[in-house]
Amino acid sequence: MVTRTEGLISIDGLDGSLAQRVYRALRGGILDLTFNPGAVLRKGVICEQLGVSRSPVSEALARLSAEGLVDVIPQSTTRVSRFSMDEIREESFLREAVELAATVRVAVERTDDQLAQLSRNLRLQALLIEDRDFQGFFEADEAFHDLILGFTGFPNVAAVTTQMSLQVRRARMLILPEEGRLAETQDEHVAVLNAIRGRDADAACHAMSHHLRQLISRVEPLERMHPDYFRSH
Amino acid sequence: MVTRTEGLISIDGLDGSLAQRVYRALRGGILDLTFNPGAVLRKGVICEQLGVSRSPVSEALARLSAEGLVDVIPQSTTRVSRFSMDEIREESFLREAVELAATVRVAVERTDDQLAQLSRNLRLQALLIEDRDFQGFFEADEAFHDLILGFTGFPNVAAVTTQMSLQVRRARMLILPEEGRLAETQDEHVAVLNAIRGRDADAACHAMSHHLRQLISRVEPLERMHPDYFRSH
DNA sequence: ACCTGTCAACTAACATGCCAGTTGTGAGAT
DNA sequence: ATCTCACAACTGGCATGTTAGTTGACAGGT
Repeated sequence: MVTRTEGLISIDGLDGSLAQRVYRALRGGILDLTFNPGAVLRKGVICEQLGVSRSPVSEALARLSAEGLVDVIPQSTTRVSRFSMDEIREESFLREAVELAATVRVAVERTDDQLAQLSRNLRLQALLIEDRDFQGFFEADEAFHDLILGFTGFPNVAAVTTQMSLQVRRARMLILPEEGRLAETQDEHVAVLNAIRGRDADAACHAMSHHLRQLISRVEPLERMHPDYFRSH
Repeated sequence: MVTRTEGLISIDGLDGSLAQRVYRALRGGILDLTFNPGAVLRKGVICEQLGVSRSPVSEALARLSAEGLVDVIPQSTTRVSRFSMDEIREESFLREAVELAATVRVAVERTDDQLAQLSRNLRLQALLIEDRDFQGFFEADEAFHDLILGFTGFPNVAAVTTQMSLQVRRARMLILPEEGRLAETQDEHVAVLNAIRGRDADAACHAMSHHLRQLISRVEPLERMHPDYFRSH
């Protein structure tokens, strides 16, 4: 069997140190599944492809390894990490904990301006659904959640939450093109928004909880559809 | 003014790659305040002191930088990061979100064995209080919280929670030797345990929430007592 | 006394050379 | 045909040489 080593190319139009740029490029490629779970990452190839030496690539891979996005086998190979359903469930638990706390807080102390931002985002989502723009909807969906997390007044909560549920985010990419689901998702978002509008913390909490659990129930069947993307146990 | 560069020595009796060991050594030194916030870390000195080359040290510092434990100024210096009260409040929010979710879950589905483990830990805490063993109590306290987080059935929740509230943990080291507080802390732990024993999720949630908010209220005054450990703004 | 521009010393970032552990392959024995 | 074992080719981990950017001190002008 021939192991496909390469995804597409990933170049740098970013700023920051070389190591930072390489890190972001690889992280992006892993998160949007340009590099499939299980794919082999070779330092030499990456260096050549990006036109940099092994130092920044090593640093980038070390960070990705610490985050669990790549598995490095010493003196042997480095692979994009495969999914683990246990890990995904764990991340979902963490994500739900934080998102519910944020939702409750925001429902209580929201401003009208914040409400308007959420409302605008939902109207954007409606447009994207009309156009069947899955990728666009994915990003608007993420933005909706990040808005709420940001409205807590804590500037890093959104980033930390993303960071702690990277596997879930990656898995979401796999279930992107599910037609009927878009409208349902939108409905759930609307329910959250309405509860926040009414300053009903309890309802907002329940609506968000229900919404997040829909996601994980969609992810569960993935293990059968893409067994090669999951760790064998 | 002479900048004190060095804390005490930190050596390696650990396992794993050199970079891993250096990382853990430095991380430990930062977390237990062997290296004061604001202290300058010089690669050359660390290399010499640990007897390794710059590669593993660079990788370790890069990871610490990504975690926010060190601030690296490109081409210039690397310092142990100073505290930011905003950051600490943010971490507290995240930590509370996760710990409350864990507490609720554990209160509902606890086993008798888990209850026994918590009870044993609290009796250990009582002993350590008698002996005025602050460091020991600190660790037992941490263990109590980690037990609850572990009882969720998710093996990494405890580690992730620690990772997302590193600044809070570091700040706790500063308020360690507060005599009267030990008994109060113990009482709060007992309240949590009793609620879990009674499978009263609501009471457990409130008890834990109250407990965690005591901590932050103790940390707040720190900014005046140790202004040099905090970022100026 | 104070500002200012130059420069030397230091730093982190990067490139590269070297080494040791792993792995697949194939020859030879059974 | 199958198993064993040794070897060769590769990998990532580490050491070290090189580069470029920052900083602080000092000289000289105001």
